[in-house]
Amino acid sequence: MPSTDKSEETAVTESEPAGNGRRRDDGSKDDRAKEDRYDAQRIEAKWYERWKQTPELYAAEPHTAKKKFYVLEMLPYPSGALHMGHVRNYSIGDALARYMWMNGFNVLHPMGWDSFGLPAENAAIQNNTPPRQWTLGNIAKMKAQMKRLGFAYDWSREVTTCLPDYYRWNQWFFLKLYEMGLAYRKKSLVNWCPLCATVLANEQVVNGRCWRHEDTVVEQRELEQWFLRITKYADELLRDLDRLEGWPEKVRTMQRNWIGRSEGALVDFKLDYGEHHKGFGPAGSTITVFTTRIDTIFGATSIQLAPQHPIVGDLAAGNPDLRAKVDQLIAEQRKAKEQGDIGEIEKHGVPTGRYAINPFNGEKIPVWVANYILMDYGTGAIMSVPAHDERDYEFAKKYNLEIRIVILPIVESEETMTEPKLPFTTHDGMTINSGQFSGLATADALQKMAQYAEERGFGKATVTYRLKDWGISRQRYWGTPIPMLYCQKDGIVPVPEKDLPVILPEHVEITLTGGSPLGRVPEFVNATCPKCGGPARRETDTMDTFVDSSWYFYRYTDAHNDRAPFDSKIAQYWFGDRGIDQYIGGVEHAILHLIYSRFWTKFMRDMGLVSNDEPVERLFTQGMVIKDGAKMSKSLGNVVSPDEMVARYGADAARLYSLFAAPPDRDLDWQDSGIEGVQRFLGRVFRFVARNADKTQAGAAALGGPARSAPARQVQRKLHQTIKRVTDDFKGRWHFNTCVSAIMELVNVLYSEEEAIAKDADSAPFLAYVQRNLVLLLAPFAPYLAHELWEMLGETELLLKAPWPEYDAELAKEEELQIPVQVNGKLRSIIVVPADSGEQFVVERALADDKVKAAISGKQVVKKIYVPGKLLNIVVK
RNA sequence: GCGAAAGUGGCGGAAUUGGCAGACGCACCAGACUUAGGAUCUGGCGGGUAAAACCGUGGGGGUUCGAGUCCCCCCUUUCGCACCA
Repeated sequence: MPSTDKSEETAVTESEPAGNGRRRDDGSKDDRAKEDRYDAQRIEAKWYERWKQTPELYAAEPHTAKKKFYVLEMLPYPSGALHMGHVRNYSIGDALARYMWMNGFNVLHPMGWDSFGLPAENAAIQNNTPPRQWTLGNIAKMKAQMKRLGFAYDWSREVTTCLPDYYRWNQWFFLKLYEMGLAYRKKSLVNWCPLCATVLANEQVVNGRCWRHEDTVVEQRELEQWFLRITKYADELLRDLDRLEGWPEKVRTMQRNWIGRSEGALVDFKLDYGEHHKGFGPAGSTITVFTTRIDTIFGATSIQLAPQHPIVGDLAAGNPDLRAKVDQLIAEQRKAKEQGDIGEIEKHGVPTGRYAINPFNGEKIPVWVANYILMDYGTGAIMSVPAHDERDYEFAKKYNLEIRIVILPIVESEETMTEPKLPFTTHDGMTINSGQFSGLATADALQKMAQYAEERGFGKATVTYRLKDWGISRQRYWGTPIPMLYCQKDGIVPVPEKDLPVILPEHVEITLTGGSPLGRVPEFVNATCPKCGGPARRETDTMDTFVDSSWYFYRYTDAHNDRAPFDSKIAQYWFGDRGIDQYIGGVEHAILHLIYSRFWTKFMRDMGLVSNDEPVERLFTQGMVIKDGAKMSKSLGNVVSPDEMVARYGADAARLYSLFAAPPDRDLDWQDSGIEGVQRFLGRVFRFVARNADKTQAGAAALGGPARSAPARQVQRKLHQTIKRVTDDFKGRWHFNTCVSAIMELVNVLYSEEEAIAKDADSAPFLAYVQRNLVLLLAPFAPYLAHELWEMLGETELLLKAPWPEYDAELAKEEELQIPVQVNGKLRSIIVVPADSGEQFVVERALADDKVKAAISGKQVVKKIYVPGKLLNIVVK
């Protein structure tokens, strides 16, 4: 995923696990202490080696009778090193994958590299390293980090987007898009980031700034570019958001806003050139306005045009004074956009001196040009209705334009009718002064007036979107070459499918000036037209890297297919009807990646490649990892390196802490002392099992309890309560921080009852049972330690496939209850009663309690409220 | 300006449905074990008090036997949207 993280990536330090020979820093001479010491480095080195030997452990099975589960974390951009955000993201996904494995699912849990992109080119310029080399080197480093962290990925399906076996399918898709009329080339004003030295998609511009360079204002340039017709799916993209119940509401809202659907009408106003213009100019020219309030058209008292509107150009052609004023308006608008506060622009406008005719009443109204009208929304022209629109009202007040009321609040009778406070913008009013349309309710008027305009041929109901087509041309080197040719004779010619891939040449000089680097590679540029055999010029722009990530998760299902991007049947198995079961990543992709991916899936469905309408059924957006209240960044010096954490505390501790420190959907404030606590906890678990493993026999474990003594029963209760808490969280709200707390509590109880249980005659099978379950509970969160302990317990079954413990409500039930007793809502005492006590008994015991007696003495008991098993409240007066 | 989420000890955070506020962890304090401890184990730890009472979940009202949780008003923070006609 292209990182939206603006902080610079830290340099890598390779973190191969330290082996057994690692020097102990405690210098202990005590052999016994050595045995009991939780040595994360030793344990993790051992399992790291074993897992390296058995990569098939995490391989998804092909089509089986098992239920499938596709869990996916957003793939990283190979910047050089993982950061804590990655660790958190992948720890969540890995815990879920392991949990699902243990629940008997056929789990697909893949990983790959979103490896095209600008940083590789910047690195090339700075260090004179070819992008390919830099990128592949980074991938190797980060892959090693992931393995060291113990994430259970099916590496046999690894996808690397910068390699030809992947990007050839980008090109193949592009040809399909072109065939289907979904890819087209057009000249238009586009966003240009001077630092990236390339065009950006609208989605990559934030408040007029580049998404990667937030200090850099994006320029507008007129360029010919390739676009993907995402707008064809605007309505479906919007509609299907309602179905995505497994997505955070926040993300759905952001996408709704981005698509920006708006129902309204187009209305043609004929320009009136006046008597003396007869026979001159573009007589009969019309201005088409877009309005969502056609019901207010009788209140229109001017037309406002965007300063870039073509008619403004015509009108200003012979009018230097107007031209100058319009240029001023353009400058003001641009400045506001660059400052990101177009919303607060000081409204200015100039009259053109011309008039337009309102087709509803034949009225002549003045045509103005105004700086608050945007050329890229609607038609770039509006009818101004000051009485019923805030902006128009403000503008009319400023320039003394007529304000005419045509909407009134709906009232019971004419006597109660009052003048509305202006601007009166309700959608729930009634028309007046609107000719034959007077007296209609707003909704009715909207519909009837649009219909009228359509019948008379000067307008129609329409829908407008803010969403624009996706500009994918990039004037950069490190991306997928767009497989198109330009022939003098045949024009635009697609590269034939059989000639794919168009290979990205390797030894290319990269600069940030002078246009697309590929344009300077004659061997690349010069080609032959497949139609006429004559000379042709190759397209030298590359594709936006968001193309790569729009469909990569389908490739995982069939990663080595060399005849198609993937096999439809295989993809259908993993995607089902509703897509990836669980997708996990940062909220920064709420619009970019996640809207492009949805578009791509719909396009692939329409070409018959997939049958699902949506790529992702459930989406989880995790919070950021921050430190000292601020986002980690090099400049603040608060970056925590995963390598350092792994070296100091171990991968299990780093992972467990990233789950424990906060609920996963909230920001996590990293504290080094916090990870120490988690490491201590892992040590407590280790030592408990180290002391008790040999007292138990493997095999006895499977028999389970039964717990006979009181201490054993208490541990058993706690165990089952813990199973419930952890299982419920996986199924529901994903508060893994409380799962970890629950397991910590269980271990605390084990410690306090350990001695007492040791005295039981049948302690061995019971301890085996408890420890086995403890390890199973820990397995999704701290896999290294869990595997080590599993082995210490003599288990031979694969831990990953061992069944998840089952909760037994009977065993979890408390034998005694502590009932808080309140007097008038204030806690006065806590009484202990047998679990099966009835109300009468509880009340009796409460009234016999000294503290309760003291609190009610001399008062009269009015009422007793008993919440069974929970609480007793005695009301006195 | 509009919309959403959040505000709880010194800190990270619990309290899933209106029912013991502060689970779990960190930090801190004390004790044990020790030549030693940055290891480990045990205990304490919201404020207040000798102990109680009492006060405490951003502030102010309300509903209720009972409110962190529900309702009304306000404040702060974060995020999203913002002349989109």
